[in-house]
Amino acid sequence: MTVSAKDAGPPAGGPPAGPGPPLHEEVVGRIRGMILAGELLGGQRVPEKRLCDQLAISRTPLREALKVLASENLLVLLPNRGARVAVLTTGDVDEMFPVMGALEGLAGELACRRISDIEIDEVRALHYQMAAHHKRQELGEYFKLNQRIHGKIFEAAGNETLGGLYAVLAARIRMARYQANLSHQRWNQAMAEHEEILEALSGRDGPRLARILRTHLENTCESVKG
Amino acid sequence: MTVSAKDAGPPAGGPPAGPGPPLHEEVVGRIRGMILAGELLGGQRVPEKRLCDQLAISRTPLREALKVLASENLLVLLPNRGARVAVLTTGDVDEMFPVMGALEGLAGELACRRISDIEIDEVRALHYQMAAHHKRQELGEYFKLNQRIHGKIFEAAGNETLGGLYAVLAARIRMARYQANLSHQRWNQAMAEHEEILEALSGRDGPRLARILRTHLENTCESVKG
DNA sequence: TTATTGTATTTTGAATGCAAAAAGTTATGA
DNA sequence: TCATAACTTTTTGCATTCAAAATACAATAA
Repeated sequence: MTVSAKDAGPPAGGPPAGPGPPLHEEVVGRIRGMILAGELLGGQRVPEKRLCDQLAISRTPLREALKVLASENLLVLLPNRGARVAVLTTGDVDEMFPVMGALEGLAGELACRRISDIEIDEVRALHYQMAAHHKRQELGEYFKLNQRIHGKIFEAAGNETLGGLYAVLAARIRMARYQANLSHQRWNQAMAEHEEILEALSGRDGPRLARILRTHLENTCESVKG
Repeated sequence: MTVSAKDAGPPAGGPPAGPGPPLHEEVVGRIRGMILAGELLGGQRVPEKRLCDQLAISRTPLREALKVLASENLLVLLPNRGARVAVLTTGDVDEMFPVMGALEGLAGELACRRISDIEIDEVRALHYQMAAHHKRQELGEYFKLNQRIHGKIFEAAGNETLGGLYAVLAARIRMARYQANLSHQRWNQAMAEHEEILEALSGRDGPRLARILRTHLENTCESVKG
């Protein structure tokens, strides 16, 4: 460690910033972010020292974070030989999508029951933003909006247990992005499916939404594996 | 525990038993077991020192384990004021069951597709054992067999991702047992439902099994909340 | 050269130490 | 009596230390 946040010179610039959230929690978020951003790639070793230096923390909170990330299947801990970023096999992907389908199906049904008009409008707004990015072929922005829309559906479902499992699985699925890439054709198809998602949600048609979400996922799965 | 395995006197009886699995992992299992066995009850504080003494380990691996258990929602970590065993509200239970329903529904469908005749026989054997315990009103044994049957279905589904999420959620649901108890009437009904589960599985009728599992769960949910 | 053995370095697993925060206790004053 | 304040003890968060395991490297022999 060179300099930690708290002993960063005399109280001049920013506020002292008392350690609000526990350090290990923040670290879990940081590392998860690095993995999802592709800064840490599948199979890569993650030496503790390097991360400690990088994050300017000691090994204790880092190791706590690694254990949590391993329990989320984003890392694999090999006894006495450190942590590696998890690698997704085709088999893993094949497994994950049906499960995500079940979660999204339920989320869709619940969301259709509980979603407010305002929330529908919010989804609609996100949808059109996403469509714009699709038109301009801005893949990164498209992905972000896509995530936010699916997140909104789970939010509208109003089930934290469901949301928690979704978050964990979604993160794991997102890792696959760096091991596969999206074809133009599939992208157009996905966008079309999203039109239907919006329609079903607007009409509060739970069964239809559940069905579309499942189909959407199956197609995504195929394209990821392709 | 009074004495840990490794400092159990001079090397006389068993082998030294080098620390095969990482300590924190073992500790996660031990504490999870304590919670599910009702040795640690919802809301109860879990001082680190007490557990360290009890498990004969230092705080480092214990704290790593606590972080993992918190990520499974079995514990709640309050910054600077330690860990508490999670308390399930009625709302939590209401949330968990639909999610479990989605997972079991999928597991049922997949299991019907992939289960072998041998595995069906194994489930059948467990079923009749369970029925015997039900007849003798042996609740504890009944519960164990019940768990094993549901576990078998997920095993037969052959989807580790699904199995992992199930394990986490099932543990959380099992906690509710200590905050509610089973009526005779509900118990008889549950046993009847299990007859149907076995039938559907034997006939490899996926949709029917999924439906029964969901109903079974809804009823369990009501009884837990009642 | 290639394989192998022995040694030094790095990295991990777990325990300990230390400072800050919380909880508990006693003392004081209304 | 009750409330508050000062102080003590306990508990937690994080850094550091130490030993064991793994890795990297060098020397030697085939």
